[in-house]
Amino acid sequence: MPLAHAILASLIRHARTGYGLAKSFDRSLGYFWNATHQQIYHELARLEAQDLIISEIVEQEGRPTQKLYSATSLGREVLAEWIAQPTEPSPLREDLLVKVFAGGLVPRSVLLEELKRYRILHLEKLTFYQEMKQHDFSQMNGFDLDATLRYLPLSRGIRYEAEWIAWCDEAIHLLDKEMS
Amino acid sequence: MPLAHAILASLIRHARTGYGLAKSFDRSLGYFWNATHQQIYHELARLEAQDLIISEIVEQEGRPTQKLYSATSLGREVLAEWIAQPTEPSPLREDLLVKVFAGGLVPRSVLLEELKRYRILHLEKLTFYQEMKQHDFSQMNGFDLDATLRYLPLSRGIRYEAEWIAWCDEAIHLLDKEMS
DNA sequence: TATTCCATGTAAGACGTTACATGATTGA
DNA sequence: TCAATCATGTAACGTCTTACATGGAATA
Repeated sequence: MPLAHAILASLIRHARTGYGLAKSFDRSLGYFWNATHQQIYHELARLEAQDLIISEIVEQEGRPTQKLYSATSLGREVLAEWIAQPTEPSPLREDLLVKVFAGGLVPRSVLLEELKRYRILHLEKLTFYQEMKQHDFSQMNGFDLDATLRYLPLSRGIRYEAEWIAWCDEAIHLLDKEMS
Repeated sequence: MPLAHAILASLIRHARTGYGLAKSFDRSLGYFWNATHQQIYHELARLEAQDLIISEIVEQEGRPTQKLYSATSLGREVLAEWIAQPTEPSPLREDLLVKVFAGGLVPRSVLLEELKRYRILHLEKLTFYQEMKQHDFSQMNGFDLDATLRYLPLSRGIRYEAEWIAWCDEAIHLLDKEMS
């Protein structure tokens, strides 16, 4: 249950509603682990059935009643055990790689357009991540463990997007050369 | 249907059996797009039902009979249309990021071990990809479109693994510092 | 007045993994 | 003789997405 673990990890830091999780888990993790609210409500129900989280009904004035979830000590234990257990890296499965691989079927301009579109998307994400880094970690002193643990996923995101852009540039360069 | 497209893309280059695809789709694409043989047989049956691929029974001496699949012209058309249609990048969902994020629950040594294990796994993949590059593309002249299209996914794999290793190094460095 | 935000869910189906099942040939 | 390779499939289950469904409050 990969999504469930991400939700649990988020609920350990602070209690949240299904709605809140659906918007974004947390600064840092939530930048990558998004899911539809349907899936999140489903996982929350399952986690609660396993006593890994508990919910508290919070009535609000002028707003819908909330169901505020937080991790139980059992939830912490189970997550700690999972962390200690080796897991496999997820494979690199990207539509764009398939498109490039089969790119002989379409005019090169079509391929180049899609590559440029991806480049823009990844540049936007990179810019956003860098702003978040600036905002949340500009005065990180390097000896705050908790800040380090929140920073590292963001750092991975920054590297990941930068690498994407570098590859797009290489691809665009090589395919443009072909056209001339 | 993401896996189905990867299979189709592979079958456009040469006819293959389900067994062959399960071992690896193709040099380049197959380095990333692996799937179980069950899923592949399932997708092949579906693709054939849609007339995107056709199968040919090949009887062999001393070996089981093969079902050799190849793409139809309809299959090529459908794939070409899909390539032209914009698709979204897949999100970065990695167990290790969740583990780091919730790493406060375990001793740092546990986290460091898992980080080092990932580092080794990604280094192994990087080495393998670099060997494949050396083997298949060492004398690429840069004006062969087909070679370029096969090279680019591999290049992405190399960058991806190198980026992973760099991040693992950063994480190990930061967490080791914390311990001292 | 219309849209967005807050807030929660059910149902159906697609996608993917794990377990189960078979059987001949080749190499260690 | 035992394991691996070639070769194909079914069944059950888990994960995830898409569509459907509701309803009040705030904002444009």
